Formats: sequence, structure tokens, C-alpha cells
Amino acid sequence: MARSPAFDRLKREVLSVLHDIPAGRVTTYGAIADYLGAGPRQVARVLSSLSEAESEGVPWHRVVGAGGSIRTPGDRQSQRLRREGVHVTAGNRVAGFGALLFTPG
DNA sequence: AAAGTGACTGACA
DNA sequence: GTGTCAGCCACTT
Repeated sequence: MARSPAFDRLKREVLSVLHDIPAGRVTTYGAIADYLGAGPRQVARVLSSLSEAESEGVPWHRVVGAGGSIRTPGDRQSQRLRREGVHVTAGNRVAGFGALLFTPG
């Protein structure tokens, strides 16, 4: 839930960026943060605040950690990625990360 | 007010 | 390859 206009604004911008990521591609917290002029932790905080209903219409699973590592708890993200044709290794890493990386802007 | 915490990152050992 | 540390910033105790 939004506790400040700033948070709402950041959330809207993050979701907007997510919408521009093509299916089958991924980006990182740092890339989004850099593009929006925010900190990586702030981006992570936005995603962690998404409700179940929100996450249904938002491709949040296309956001991975630096180097293609999956930092989300559980295996929900890797499953959604595989469903899009992205190969995730047993070590929770996106295979061919360099080629799949999408940079906003 | 101070300290702990986290869906982060880059540097270093 | 793994582990630790210092920045980082907003939130919670």
C-alpha cells in the first residue's frame, strides 16, 4: 500500500518500465534503478509490495539480480520465466543472461 | 532516536 | 567457485 506520493510515483514508473520488457527477455534491478534515477533497493521494494492481484498483470518476473541471478524467495519467478521460454538453471540463474538482458531507455 | 533488516550491487579475499 | 564488507535507502522495532 502506498504510504507516500513518492512511492506511488516510483511504483508507477517501475511498472511502466516492466511493461516495455519483451517476453522472453529480462532486466535487472540496477538497470531499472539507473534508468529511473533511483536505488536498486527501492526498485526491489516496489516489486516486493505487489499484491497477488497486481502480479497477475505485471511481468515482475522479468526482473532479476545482477548477473542474471534470481533473488526472489520461492520458485515462482523461475517458473514464470520458463513459461516464457527463458531457461533457468538449477542454481537459479538465467541461462544466456547477456543475450537476454533488456536495457530500458 | 538508534539499531536491525532486506526481491541490491560491486569490490575484494 | 564461495564468503565478507561497505555503500545504499526506506521501513520496522
